[in-house]
Amino acid sequence: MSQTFRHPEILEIARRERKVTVEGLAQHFGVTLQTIRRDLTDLADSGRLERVHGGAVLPSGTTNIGYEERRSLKSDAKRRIAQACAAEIPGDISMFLNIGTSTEAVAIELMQHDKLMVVTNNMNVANILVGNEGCDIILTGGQLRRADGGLVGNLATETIRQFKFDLAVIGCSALDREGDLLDFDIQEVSVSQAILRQSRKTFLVADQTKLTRSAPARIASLADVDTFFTDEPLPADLAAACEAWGTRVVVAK
Amino acid sequence: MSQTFRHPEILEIARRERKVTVEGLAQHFGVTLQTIRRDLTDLADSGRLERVHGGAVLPSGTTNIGYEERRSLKSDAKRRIAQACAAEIPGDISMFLNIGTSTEAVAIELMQHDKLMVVTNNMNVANILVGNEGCDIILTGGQLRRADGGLVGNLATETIRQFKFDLAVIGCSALDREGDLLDFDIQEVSVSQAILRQSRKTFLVADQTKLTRSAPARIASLADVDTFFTDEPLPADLAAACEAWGTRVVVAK
DNA sequence: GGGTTTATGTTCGTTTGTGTTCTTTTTTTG
DNA sequence: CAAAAAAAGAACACAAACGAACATAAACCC
Repeated sequence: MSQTFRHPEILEIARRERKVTVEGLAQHFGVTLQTIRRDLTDLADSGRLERVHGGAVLPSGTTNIGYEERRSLKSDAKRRIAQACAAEIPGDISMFLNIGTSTEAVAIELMQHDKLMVVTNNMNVANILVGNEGCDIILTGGQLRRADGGLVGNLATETIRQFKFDLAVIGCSALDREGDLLDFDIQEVSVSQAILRQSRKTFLVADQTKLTRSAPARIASLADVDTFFTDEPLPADLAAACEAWGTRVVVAK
Repeated sequence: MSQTFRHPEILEIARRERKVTVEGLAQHFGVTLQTIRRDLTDLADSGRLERVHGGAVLPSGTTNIGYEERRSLKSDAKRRIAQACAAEIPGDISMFLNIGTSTEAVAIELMQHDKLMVVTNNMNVANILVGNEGCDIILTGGQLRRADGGLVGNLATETIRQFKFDLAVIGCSALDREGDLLDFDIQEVSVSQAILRQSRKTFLVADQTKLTRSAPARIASLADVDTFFTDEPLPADLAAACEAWGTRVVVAK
């Protein structure tokens, strides 16, 4: 990509005016429209601006994140996993749903369930299940993390300790070949561990993309999970390990 | 999907006003209604707005909670009270907002404030302020009450005890002629009392309809409040009492 | 100094956004 | 419950904006 003295100034103007026009910039720099267009596409490609017809605007921060997540929520794999999981959740129990789009997908599938008591540290889950009148919702406290709607901090952990769940449905950021559940956020790890301690039964929901990622913090092992819901058959070694641990693996559809 | 200068600004307006109208936007941008309709369908398709007849609203899951309440939120009196109150809230402080449509109206007016730390037991407040990036949000735990989006139970009270606020903005269900703040829910009362104990300064927001209602549980007296924001001048006896207590009364507009 | 790279201008076909008109759907009102 | 009003949606035309391709000129580099 080219580097011109215009780029920093364009960004400066954009930050000041919140938007820039091709025409205006062309006039300002005394160059042709085409040149400005090239500048703007460069800046857009590097993610510093967002191109619109006739100019560019500052990239929207969280608005897009929320949007991306919403998108991925609708992904077919997540939905199939969620359906398989929800099908094994009986009515009239107390359960926990933690942070993550996978668990949110489960929440959507729980809209028809009756007499549930759901505890969660996920604002999105609460917002979803509020539509299900037959469902008692309890939120753990904590600081609201905009990136994913999670309630984090020790408030969450402390709240969880006051419950005993019939079932916990958890997600994780990554899953390695040894069968360890991993997460990016150390605080979230202690929340997840608290959940596992306080529940009689545990479901893990995670699609196969989690196997290709890595994350620094260890939550637990697949051995600690009762049933693992996913979208594709596991690699042979991991499947064998689950068999040995007595962890049931459900491949959705 | 198309991209235009208008999209970010529409979202911004929507976050501020909680709703946008086709007509209003058309006038604001100087384009035809059809163009705005196209913008709104684009934004709705990408999940960033929710289309309604005549305009669009924010897609927050709690949209379903108390649709009626949202109506009353728009009432002029509530908005004027909220504006007067927000005008006296500085930046860079920690504060609490409790349950009630009056405090939600205040939250809306706080969308422009920067560097706030807001603790709340009101899901609607959290859903509103999530749009303000300069604002740290902490939710108390508790059971979600669908009627008003409140988080109730002793989880809330316990959480509050862990903080000390610069300011508390509270509402109440009713207000009697002796200047006592009343509420319907005994649990909510102990939450409100905890808030009053933990904050250095207290604002009460309540419109005059509260004076005509009654409720069984007593929260506190107007004497315990620093400033009382309302929409009409108080009856003479109550005004005199406030004067004696040193409770400042602000009549909005 | 000759060859190369890079940025810019120019032209032109293509795409995209917008306004207009008309029909269909939804909401309000009597 | 039906008529009227408001809003939404579809289709078309037109102008603005875009991107590709090529030409030119400046800067760069042995």
